[in-house]
Amino acid sequence: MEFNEKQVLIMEKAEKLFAEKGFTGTSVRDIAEVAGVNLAMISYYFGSKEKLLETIFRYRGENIRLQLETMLHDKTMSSLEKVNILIDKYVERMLNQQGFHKIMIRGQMANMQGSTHKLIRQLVVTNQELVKQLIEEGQKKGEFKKNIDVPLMMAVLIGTISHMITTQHFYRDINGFQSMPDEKFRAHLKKKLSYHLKSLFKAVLTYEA
Amino acid sequence: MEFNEKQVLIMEKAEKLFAEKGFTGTSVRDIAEVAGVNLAMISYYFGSKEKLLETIFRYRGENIRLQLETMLHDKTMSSLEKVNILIDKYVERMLNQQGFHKIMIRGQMANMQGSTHKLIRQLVVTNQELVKQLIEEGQKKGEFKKNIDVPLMMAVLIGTISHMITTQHFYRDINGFQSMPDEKFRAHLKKKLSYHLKSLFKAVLTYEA
Amino acid sequence: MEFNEKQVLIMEKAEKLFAEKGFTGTSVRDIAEVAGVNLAMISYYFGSKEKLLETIFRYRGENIRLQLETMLHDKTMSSLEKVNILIDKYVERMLNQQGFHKIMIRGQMANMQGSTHKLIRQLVVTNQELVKQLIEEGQKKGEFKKNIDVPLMMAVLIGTISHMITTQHFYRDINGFQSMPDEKFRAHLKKKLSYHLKSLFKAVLTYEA
Amino acid sequence: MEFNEKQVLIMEKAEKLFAEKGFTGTSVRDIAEVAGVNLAMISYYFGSKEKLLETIFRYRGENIRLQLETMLHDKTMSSLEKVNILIDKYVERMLNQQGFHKIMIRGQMANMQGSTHKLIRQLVVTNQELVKQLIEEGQKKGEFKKNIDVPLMMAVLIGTISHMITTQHFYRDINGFQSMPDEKFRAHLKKKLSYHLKSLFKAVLTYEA
DNA sequence: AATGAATGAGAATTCATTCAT
DNA sequence: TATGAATGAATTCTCATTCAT
Repeated sequence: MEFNEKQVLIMEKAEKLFAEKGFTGTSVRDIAEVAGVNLAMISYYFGSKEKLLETIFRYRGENIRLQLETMLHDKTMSSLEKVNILIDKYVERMLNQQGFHKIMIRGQMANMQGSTHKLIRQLVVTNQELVKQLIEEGQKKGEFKKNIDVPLMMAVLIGTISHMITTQHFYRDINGFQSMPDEKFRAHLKKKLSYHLKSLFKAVLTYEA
Repeated sequence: MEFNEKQVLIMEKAEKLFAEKGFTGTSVRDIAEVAGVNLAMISYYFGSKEKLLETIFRYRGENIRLQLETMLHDKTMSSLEKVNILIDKYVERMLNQQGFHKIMIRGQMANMQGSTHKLIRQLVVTNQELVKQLIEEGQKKGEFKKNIDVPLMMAVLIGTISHMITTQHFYRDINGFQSMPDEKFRAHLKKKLSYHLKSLFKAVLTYEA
Repeated sequence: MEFNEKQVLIMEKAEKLFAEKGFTGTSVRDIAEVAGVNLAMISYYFGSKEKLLETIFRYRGENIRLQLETMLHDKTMSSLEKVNILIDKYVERMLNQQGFHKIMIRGQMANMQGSTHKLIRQLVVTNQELVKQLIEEGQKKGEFKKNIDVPLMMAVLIGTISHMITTQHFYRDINGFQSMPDEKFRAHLKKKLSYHLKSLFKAVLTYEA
Repeated sequence: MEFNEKQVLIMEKAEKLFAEKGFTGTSVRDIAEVAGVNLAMISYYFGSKEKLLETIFRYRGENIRLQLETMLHDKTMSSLEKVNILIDKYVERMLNQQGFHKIMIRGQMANMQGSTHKLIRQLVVTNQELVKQLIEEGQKKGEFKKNIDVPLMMAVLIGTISHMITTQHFYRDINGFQSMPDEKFRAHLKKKLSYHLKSLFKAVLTYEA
């Protein structure tokens, strides 16, 4: 699937709006206005609003699995090193693609119908499976302790980042970071999340309770 | 504020729908049908769809602060005991009021306007402030280590529970719990979350990194 | 027809609202609120919103004809004196019952249906007939010149007062009378209208063109 | 501002309905039906019912001032001639655009809010100012007597025409003109109003009282 | 390929009135 | 007699989509 400039523009603007106002809360007219394209273009290019969402999912979700899989098969790293890289990758990706992840959160909450839900489900299951393999590898190697709940560790990882993303406005206000440029604030968040999640995972995966 | 039976019924059904399909994704007609009341009743009782949401927030958010405040002032418990109770209370409340918390998550994501956003903000800030006091108390008493990031700990606590709630459908499917009754599954989740979060917090708060 | 206090209150408040916002622009709920009575009272007392309007018309329009008729049969006054009194009576009544007259204007414009329109028509025709008699009397006595168009004279009389009533807000602003109390301003208008209309009628009725 | 055929059609039909049944008394559905266009077309073209009214005002009120201003600066006419032309222009315009003027009357009565009211106010004030200049010019030239109340003369001029317009149905019935074609009846009214208002103004402006 | 015009369906809300008490 | 609760009908407006060009 190849997209022309206008199509990419529409998808990016739509992603932002879907993230901020939700799928139903965003009108096709809104998207057309923000993207500066003709209203009919969107149906013309993507078929429907629903299919636009689906296309965004395919567009964003495409190459995620590959990265994880490659890393998993690397024999030179320790499992803890791999976990650390995993954390960085998640932090990096989720904070860089906040819009997409907000849409995913909304999508996970809804009893969504249609193909989009299947895509989300696929993404969640696949990721979980890969992380499970990674942790079991660490257990086999004796690096990690035995009693580890993988879905819960996923929840800690993704949930913590998600919550920081969704509450970042409050966080900014409370801590007086309103005037900090977006890019700098994002870097600040990444660093903080990366550092704390790593030490947290190290504690949970390796210390005996 | 006192509500009659019908009003409470409408609020509960609306809460469920808002949680599942989002605010804009839920029509007043939907609510009226599910609640089995006349369409005009909802405007009649609550003024508007927006005000219905606000009323739900006030209704649910009323007595949260009180519980935390009372516990905080208890002198007989250690700070770690208090943190454990805090975890249980959050797990308990969020899992029992999943609908309400889903609405809150959606609300936090949106750059919402109006009074509902203020209510959410107030709830977030207040909770954070109380937890901050609790952790500082533990640090003063020497129970907790020094370098603790409170907003991040909140994110771990709330984010983990949130993520478990939003992905519970996947979790159920993956683990073959489809046939388990809702109530039992919820108890299972509570237990698991409570156990792991407590050990996680103990590790993070007390062990030197 | 006897009305109790509450009924009169409702009619007065309704008259004001109908005058300001029109019949369809005024909701029964508005009237109930302004009058401080229960919503259902209005249907209960008057049957319907339509019948409330009709009742107001009967209530206000009752004793208008009588006054004119009595004066007309007075043999001691000259016709010009009678015209002057007629002018004063119209100015007085229309300015004192501005609400009622605004409703009448609205009613005349609309191709209204139902009994209210009949009442308006009756009022207009009756008044015109009486004024016609008065002017013909003056012509017979040689006081007034021959070629006089009665409907047009009615239009001058009523139209001028009406227009002053409907544009009084602008008039006040333009002339810097904003701070003048309502009562005083009304007296000012009455005096001015009375003076000019009298001299105008004298000119038109007596001077040969 | 340029309007296509359909837009003009909608405005003309809406103007008629607003005049007959008032703004609130006219539903968008009514307009759509009478104009033979789709219901959504009206919001599509004009944004809202309110903005449709505003657009009608701008559409009708556009070139009124220009006509008066040009005439005012003519040096070849006497002031009385100018007044006569002024009367003809008002009679002509108000009788040709009865719908628009009925809407204006309704608008003047209401304590309307929003931009429409501003437009009405502007029209009233501008016209009054121009007439004031005309009369003062006549006074300076010695053609008119000194003590003339301009707002009141405006009220006589506009009020008389207005009243004839609003009561024309009664007038027709009373005088047995029911079967006369609309166009002919309007011509009759114009002639009558023109003739009488001119002699009336001449009397008031020039004769010493 | 691209778009201005158009539309049927559905949205939230307000309305005057009725009814059980 | 009086009223709080309730409702069916109608309101304005927005929506995603289609169609003729």
